[in-house]
Amino acid sequence: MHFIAHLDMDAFYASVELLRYPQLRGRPLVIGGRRRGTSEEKEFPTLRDYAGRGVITTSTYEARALGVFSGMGLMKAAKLAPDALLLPADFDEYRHYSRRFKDAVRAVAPEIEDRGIDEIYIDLTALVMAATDGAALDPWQRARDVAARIQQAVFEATGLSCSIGVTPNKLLSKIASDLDKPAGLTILREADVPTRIWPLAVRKINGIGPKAGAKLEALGIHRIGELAQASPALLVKQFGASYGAWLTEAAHGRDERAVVTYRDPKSISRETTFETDLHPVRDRERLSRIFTDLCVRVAGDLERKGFVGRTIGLKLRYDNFATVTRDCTLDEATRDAQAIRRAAGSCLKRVPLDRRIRLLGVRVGALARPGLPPVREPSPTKNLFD
DNA sequence: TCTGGGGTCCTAGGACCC
DNA sequence: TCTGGGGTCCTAGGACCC
Repeated sequence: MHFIAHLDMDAFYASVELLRYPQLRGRPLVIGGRRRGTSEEKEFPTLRDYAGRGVITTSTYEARALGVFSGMGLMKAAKLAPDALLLPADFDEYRHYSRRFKDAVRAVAPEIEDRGIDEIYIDLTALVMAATDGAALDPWQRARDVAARIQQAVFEATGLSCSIGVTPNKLLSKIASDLDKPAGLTILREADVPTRIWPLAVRKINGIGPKAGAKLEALGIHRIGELAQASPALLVKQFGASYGAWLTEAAHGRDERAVVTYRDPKSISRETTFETDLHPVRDRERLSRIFTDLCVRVAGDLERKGFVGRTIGLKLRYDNFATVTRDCTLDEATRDAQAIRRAAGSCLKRVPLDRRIRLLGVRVGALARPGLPPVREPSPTKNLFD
């Protein structure tokens, strides 16, 4: 029996900003964009002042009530909620609070898996078992107590609220933490899957995105319960052996993945979207400067994190949003900005440059720690008799 | 005036080797 | 000369997530 928690900070970026500007509490607030809008003189610009190509990274619950959500273009959001306040993202500050809340959790429960800046999985099994040992206490009640203590610790360390789901696995906990936001604490046992999980939309499952969601919809499968009852053979036929079989498992709330407390990065990248699309010939100089700058920044990231990499990749997005990538593998791993620039430059020669460019990115993969052999997973050996 | 930036994982095909 | 299965490595694209 496992007790796995998923902890999700409530409207994280926006909540951090509200610590700084408490006078804005209760007003619709959106985080996103790179720079201030056109009216610099205003202390707090509104969405209607914005001009650019940014997207919403977070919005407060008051803003969500107006129909603006993460990922939405700011220009579109401005039409729905022109009076919502817009603050630019301050990632240094968010990282600071991220460290604080994770440290606070770690002090209570050390088995943490990082899932980005504002969420984590926590394996509570050992804690719950130790606490239950000898006592006639319901282990799920113990799990609830531990989770409540974690919420309290996070609040004391940061002044921020979070929502937690505790269930037998990561898949269910991820869904559970979202069931009672903000400041929710949801406990789900296997037996609760039909009543609590099956009524939900299939998109609530982490791993079913826009494409798979639309395809399921077209098959008449809207709810997780319908997915659970769907013919596994049909799903395999429609989605392939691997993903199709996983869909059935997920719908039944089955998931065996362990909480992984550390993982080496696989790639490090930098990319930038230009304020206006650039012409490959007429803006050659500017493009070249931006290109070199990206390489320098990736090299800096590699240095700081202590990696070198053998595969250098280039990413380009055209004005029509079509995206291409090219990469090449060097004989020797590097973290040298000039070597990266040279390799990425050779990739650039293999890409058509017949339209304006919206985005340029540079990536380094096949990472290794200098002096050590590359971190390479043993590739899965297919064995029919497994 | 649609659509950021940082990632992971999977698939599929071709080159090349035994 | 033709026919085989693996296996690894590399590249490109795409789905998905925070």
